[in-house]
Amino acid sequence: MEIPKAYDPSQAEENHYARWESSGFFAPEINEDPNAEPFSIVIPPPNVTGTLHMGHALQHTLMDVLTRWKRMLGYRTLFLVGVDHAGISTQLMVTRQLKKEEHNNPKDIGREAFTAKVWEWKNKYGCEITRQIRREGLSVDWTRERFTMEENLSRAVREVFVRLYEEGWIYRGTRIVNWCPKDKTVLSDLEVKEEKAKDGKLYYLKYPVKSFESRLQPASAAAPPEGGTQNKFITVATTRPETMLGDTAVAVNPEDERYKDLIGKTIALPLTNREIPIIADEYVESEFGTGAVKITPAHDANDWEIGERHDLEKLVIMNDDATMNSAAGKDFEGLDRFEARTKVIEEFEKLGLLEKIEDYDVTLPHCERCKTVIEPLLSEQWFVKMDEMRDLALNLMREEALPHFFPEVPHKKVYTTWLENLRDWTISRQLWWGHQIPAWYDADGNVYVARTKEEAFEQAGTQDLTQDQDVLDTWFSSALWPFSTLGWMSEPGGVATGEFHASDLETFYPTNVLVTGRDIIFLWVSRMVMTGLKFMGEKPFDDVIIHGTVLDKNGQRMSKTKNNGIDPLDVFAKYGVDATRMALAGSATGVDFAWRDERVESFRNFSNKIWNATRFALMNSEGATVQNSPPSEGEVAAASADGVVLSLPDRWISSRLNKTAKAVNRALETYQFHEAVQLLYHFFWDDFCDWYIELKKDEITAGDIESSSRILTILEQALRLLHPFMPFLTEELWQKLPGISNQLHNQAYGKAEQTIMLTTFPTGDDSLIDEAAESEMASVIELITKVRNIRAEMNIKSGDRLAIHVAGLKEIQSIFAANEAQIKKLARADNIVLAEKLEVPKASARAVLTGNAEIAVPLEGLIDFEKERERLQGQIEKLDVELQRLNGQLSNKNFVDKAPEEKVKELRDRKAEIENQSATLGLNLEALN
RNA sequence: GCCGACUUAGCUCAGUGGUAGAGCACUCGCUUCACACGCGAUAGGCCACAAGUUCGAAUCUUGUAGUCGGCACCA
Repeated sequence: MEIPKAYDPSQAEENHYARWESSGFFAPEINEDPNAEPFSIVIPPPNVTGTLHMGHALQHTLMDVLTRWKRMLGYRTLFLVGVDHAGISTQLMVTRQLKKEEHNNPKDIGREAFTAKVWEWKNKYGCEITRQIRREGLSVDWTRERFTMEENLSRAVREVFVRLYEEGWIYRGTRIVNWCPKDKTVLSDLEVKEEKAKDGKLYYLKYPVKSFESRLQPASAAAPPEGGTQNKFITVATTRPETMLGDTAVAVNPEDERYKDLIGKTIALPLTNREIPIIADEYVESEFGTGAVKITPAHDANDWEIGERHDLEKLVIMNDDATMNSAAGKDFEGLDRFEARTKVIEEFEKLGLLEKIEDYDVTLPHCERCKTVIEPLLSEQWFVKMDEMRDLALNLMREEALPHFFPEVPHKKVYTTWLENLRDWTISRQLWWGHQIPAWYDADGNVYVARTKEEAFEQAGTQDLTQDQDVLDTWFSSALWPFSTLGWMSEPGGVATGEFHASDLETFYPTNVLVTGRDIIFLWVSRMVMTGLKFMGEKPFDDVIIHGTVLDKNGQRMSKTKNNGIDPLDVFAKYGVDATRMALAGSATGVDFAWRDERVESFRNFSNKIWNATRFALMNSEGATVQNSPPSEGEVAAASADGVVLSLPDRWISSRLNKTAKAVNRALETYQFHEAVQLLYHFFWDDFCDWYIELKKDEITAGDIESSSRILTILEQALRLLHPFMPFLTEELWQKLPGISNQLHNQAYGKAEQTIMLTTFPTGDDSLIDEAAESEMASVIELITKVRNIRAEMNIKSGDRLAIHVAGLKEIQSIFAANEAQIKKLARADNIVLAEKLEVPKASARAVLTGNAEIAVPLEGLIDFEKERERLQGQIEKLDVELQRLNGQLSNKNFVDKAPEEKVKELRDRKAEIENQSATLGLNLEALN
């Protein structure tokens, strides 16, 4: 078999995915065991407009590792895939395209034609992200692919809306909301980001108090008014002067002595013809600013509340694009809010009513998507009342402490605290792309909320109804994802992305684990929990893995503005998908980490290492086959009865493999992906390649079929262990192994499919863990390493063969005797002399081994005595440092008295060992003089 | 302002009461018949700082400093 010297990931990546998918390996039905336990994960649906980024790549890898692992363990596994309709971004994208290609606006073509355009766009371009998901190798079930806007999921959305409305958990109300003037829609609190304004200012405006108005002459107002009371004016401070056009009061604290006499008086509001009252409200803090606050109830949340308390007029002075409307007055109508600000200031200046302007640190709400400054605006919207919803989630948290967050700190607390302070959720959006709100209005403005138009007609007793023009927040439909995708409210047939299976909901809900990013805990996780509890009566998942953020190499968050993003597809192309997956899974769960190409590169090298180890095994595999494994205890017994005695390396590697398998399973059970990656890397590279293959090399190249078969058997199991992390490489290599037969396959899978992904995942067999073999191998490794050290330090040419003299107890001698050939090969020696005492020439390099053994390598003519002295001296010094520490600890009476006996004994043994080694080295050193 | 996390080898990060670890980089050697995306051998850290608990602290507690994040913000 011709196998290239270097691994080419792109080949393997092309070879297998299509076959896996078309063979139905990803679908739960592949598991025909009627008793198989289900395991399910739903993908956090990426935006239909989105493209893959590192965050996706990370979370997708973790989910796929879990899924493939569970599938190999025999679970009936569903990894459900799909995308969401991403209301605003999709609408904006299609609008842009419409303008560019057809020079048309959505308004001009109308709602129906526009949504048709969006569907067209979705069908054409919306599969970009799904193509990328295939590229990642995700074992998601494409036959069940979902889309939030498809009919079945939309039916679920309507059902939830109607039921919540009927129970009074959804209401329509007029509130101050977050208005994005660019996107022209309302946003929920979570879609708004507070950010520092670049040059925030605090403007001090003087408002003339009505009683003194007659004395004021606008033209002469530049001169300070003389005499009279000091309260001719009341000065208010504001960061948004333009809103003064909508002021309907000025408020002061009732206890504020400065203003007490003004309460109840009125103000002639400059630039308007309006007269507004001065009111007293506890909300005002006398210490801040001037202690007097302008009140704009239609443009500020706090002001709105004051307005409610004092029954103030709520004057909306802006249009939906944040230009001033007619209520702002003729001079301002049509101006943008920031132009209006400038003009207001100019006018105040002219009137002599601008007291001062101060620099001021102000944080402003920005639209998370388009970065526009949010305008708080009085508006009628639909809301979900959160108090009872929230209690569902909080009770679950208290009673069962679910969901379990991984890592638990800090997410459990953050999540709970957020729930406790939750405010109502604005769910209507002024868009056309999304689930249109199932509410209809009659001519009188009465509302009829219904599942269908027909139901609404029936309720209203008339067909003269208009449906609410708004759609629902995309997160409203995402909140239902874990059950809407599994078929809640679904009906067979109809327009759907994937197939509907009547039993899925029962089988796969609740899902087992959710993997997602921190930023989405509130937006999505909490809402899934609430709706899941409300509508399914059960939590949507037990565990939530919150993965870390992938930062750039300088530890900065990746962002479009900084243009420091790393495209996973580039990384795939350069290093391979599997290497990328390893690098991602190899980061600690939940911890942010700076992306370094060097790290992926090391896993690319790892791929190549495994490739070549397999290549070597195959190059010498004439007649050898993978044996059915792991062998049963009966087979082991039979083998020993046959007089087949496994060699030390064979016993050792088997022990290492089974220990590793156990540890990998343990790590995955607690979502310690990086731990598993570490274990696999170490096993393959250090144990399997550096030691096992090297120790077996002679046997294999000599054509020992037994030996080759053993290597192949170990390799086959190790590949399975690695498969969830590196699916392409492992499949590619596994396919090449000789003797892969049906009996290797997982018993759960009735079909004898030729794929590693349906083989049994090794869980580790205790009976094959062999501590004696591990300790014997440790001695062999120590011996070889010490000799190699001597070679390196003494600059022995690699071609020069040495003799090794070993002195030690019978036990250790017999270990070395049994493995003489291998030791000779790896230490490059042509002779090993075993004895109880060393009898060697003075010109020898010396070293000590654990367990009272020592070695000497005669180097007549090659030894540099000075160097050897330094070498020994260095080793003695190292031992002495440790000895000192041990002595210190053991001479501490408190330690000896209070520490556990075991611990004390351990240190005493260690001390004896070190003293011994140090003494031996000391004698060696003296002998050199 | 409130809450939280982090600070360990040059870099990126594991570890979490009992001898400090990995990968990469560095140094030295190697055309050793799977792999130079390699092999072999080294070197490198008072685990941010200070105090406390303990026989024993990188690990627990408290404080300080720096970095980052979340939440809330008074016009």
